[in-house]
Amino acid sequence: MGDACHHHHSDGPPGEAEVERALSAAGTRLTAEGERMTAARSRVLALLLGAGEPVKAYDLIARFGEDGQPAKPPTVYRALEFLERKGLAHRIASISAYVACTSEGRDHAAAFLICDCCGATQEVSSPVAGDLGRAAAAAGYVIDRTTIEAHGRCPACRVPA
Amino acid sequence: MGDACHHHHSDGPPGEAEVERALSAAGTRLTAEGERMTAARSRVLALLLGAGEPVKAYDLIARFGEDGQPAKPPTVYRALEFLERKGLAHRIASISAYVACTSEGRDHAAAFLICDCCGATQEVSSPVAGDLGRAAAAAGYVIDRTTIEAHGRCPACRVPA
DNA sequence: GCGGCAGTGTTATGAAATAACATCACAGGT
DNA sequence: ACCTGTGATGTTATTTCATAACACTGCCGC
Repeated sequence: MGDACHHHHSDGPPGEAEVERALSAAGTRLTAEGERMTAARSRVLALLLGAGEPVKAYDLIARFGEDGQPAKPPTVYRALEFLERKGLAHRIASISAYVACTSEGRDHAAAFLICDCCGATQEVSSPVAGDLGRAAAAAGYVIDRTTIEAHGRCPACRVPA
Repeated sequence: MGDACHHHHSDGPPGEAEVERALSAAGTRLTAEGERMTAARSRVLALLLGAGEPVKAYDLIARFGEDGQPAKPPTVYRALEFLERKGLAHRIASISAYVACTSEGRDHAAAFLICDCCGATQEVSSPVAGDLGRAAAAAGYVIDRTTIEAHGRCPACRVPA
């Protein structure tokens, strides 16, 4: 993704410095929580942060080795599972892809606006407390987690190329 | 699914008569729209209606033949794509499964409450016009379609077995 | 120092979805 | 009736996504 259309986008992927900063912040937080930021986890998170948009699991697998060597699938899937559990990444179910979490708050339940044209994806604060929460309450359901994804076109892709 | 827990549920799957009724209503509507309710489409919809809960694609494939013969994957996937396009079925992305649509209104954009314990799934009217819509508007996105799924426990499964 | 547990490496397989192309059925025009 | 185009299906194969299972490793606390 990222080359799926010819529209102009102002926000490129984050620079390497930003990635490093986010990475070390994550490491600090995890350590404080008694978790270990291992090499595989760090690498996968770095790839997600560097992409700045959803990445397919097998793309992560392919890019895993700094030397070009791919990882074995479980290596990456295990890292993804951990990162997701810790709120550092999210799975976008509707496209089977993964993104780094961009919400500072730990409100765990995220929602996404996904541009089907250029792949740009924006994480927005989850509306769980709103309509969906009310619907769940009315039905007597207790909600553990949500998948909320809206597909469409971002501002840049609304205008013809 | 359906046997994943031991909680009691009042609402079993719909009886055969109900399935037949829904099936013929769907056929009537499709014909009126100039679409064809073919054997494969009808069979897949019948399976979905009969299940009353999300069904995996390969379960549909396995159960496809009345005589026990499985279908070839494209047969079922094509039927599913058609049914979804016509608003007669939905894909639940978070669990890669499919359900018959239970909303009479053709409001296309649905949301789901899914019990992780027993698999019961309830379709509720989509909150697209609400919080998510506002978030999208604020970000300048135009929304085409949404995936809104809440996982948790249904009323029956909240009480210990 | 050793027992347990969390993390990894590795092999293999399972599950979900689609590509590509041949064939068939049917409505519409002439 | 006949052709013809389009939509649907049959069929084979492949791609993509994800996990099972089990051996090994390294660390932390006792």
